[in-house]
Amino acid sequence: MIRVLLAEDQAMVRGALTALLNLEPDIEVLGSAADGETAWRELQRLKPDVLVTDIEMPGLTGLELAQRIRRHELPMKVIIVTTFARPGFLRRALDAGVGGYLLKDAPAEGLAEALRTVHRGGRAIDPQLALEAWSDADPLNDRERQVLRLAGEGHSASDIGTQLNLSHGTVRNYLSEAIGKLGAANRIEAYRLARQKGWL
Amino acid sequence: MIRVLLAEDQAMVRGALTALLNLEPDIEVLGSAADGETAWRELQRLKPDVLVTDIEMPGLTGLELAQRIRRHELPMKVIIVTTFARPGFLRRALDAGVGGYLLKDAPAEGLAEALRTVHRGGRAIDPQLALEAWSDADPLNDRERQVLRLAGEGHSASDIGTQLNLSHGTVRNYLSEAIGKLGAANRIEAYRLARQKGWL
DNA sequence: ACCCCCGGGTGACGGTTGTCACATCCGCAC
DNA sequence: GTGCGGATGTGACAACCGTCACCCGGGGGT
Repeated sequence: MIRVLLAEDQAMVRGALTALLNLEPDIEVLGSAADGETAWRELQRLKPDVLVTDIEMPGLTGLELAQRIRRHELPMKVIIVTTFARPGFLRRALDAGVGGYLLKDAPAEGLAEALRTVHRGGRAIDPQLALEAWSDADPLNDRERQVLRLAGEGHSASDIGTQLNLSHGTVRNYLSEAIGKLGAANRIEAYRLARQKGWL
Repeated sequence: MIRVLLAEDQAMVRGALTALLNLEPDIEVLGSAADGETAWRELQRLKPDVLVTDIEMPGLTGLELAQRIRRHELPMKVIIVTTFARPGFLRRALDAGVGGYLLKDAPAEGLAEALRTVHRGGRAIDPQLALEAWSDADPLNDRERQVLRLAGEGHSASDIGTQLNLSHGTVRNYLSEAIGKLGAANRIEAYRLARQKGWL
């Protein structure tokens, strides 16, 4: 019997996944949590074999949860189930030692199978995503990332300069760099590109 | 027996919701679709009592689907189930005559109940959202919406002009209007504001 | 016929953005 | 100390953006 804890912030999806997994004779859903902190507490209380978690949750993200489990050397496996096909996310997840990384776009039948694989000590990584993850690395440095993030929120160059204690000229240089590296036509496009790669 | 068709683009969520609903003795999931066009075809083929649909789907959105059902005077009810607590979306949904509007944040148990209510001819609208919906109206007209959407994707004024057969000056006029109406400082902020209200 | 509103366009203004070449400062290797 | 590289700044230029006042043509009222 595989004992599972579920962490997912959308209540309806949480309930539906519970129903789905409970259909499997060899899987038991011990409980579920709506945010990272709750998941962390339940984890220690229930000691499940596997944690199935979303990434985007209030408080503590699924990635941070995975890192924390590794740091404390807890014995359970982790499977990430998320909407976001961002190479950067998968990369961070693998660094945190997760056993599985599935997309919500993947067929539901695969989830139970992935659970069994990971429980046996195997890995279940979405295949096409696995390719991309190691193909192109984040070309942005810290300054470029900061500046681009603020620009994407609608701030002007002088605005950003004030916030980061830089001159507006320097901000524009960083933006120009970032736009160039990403092959974008302007800051808006650059922001979108970086975001969808999980680099922001 | 309530006969249901499910439209939802994320396969895993689709499968999980199917499992959830099939647990109910008085509900039968006839089938499901991953995008709006498929849903529209399945709708005519299967003639379900109720359509349960997401909003954000490739091709045809759930809102457009609801409008089309109303226009063709098909006899089925519609329930929207979405992540987005945007007043503008609920508004458009109600205008399209939907029977229910639930958030994925709401508890899963409520879905079956909402289905029964709507099937009986009642309405199931998320309560706190219902309040906000009538508070502030969308100030944008069609042109402003189109132009703002494209601008938010990183296109320049001349770019947008070409796509919409407008002069670049006119595009800038519309953008200026939209920025003013939304109280934003530039197109980027305007885009973000409109988006989070569900007006885009 | 008249007027007025509406969608669209024009032209001009000052500010912002994207690009580039070059300057400055600091730390670190040798 | 010399030299190099990274981080930050400057100044200039062309293009683009945001704003405004105004123009044009075609419906609809009346």
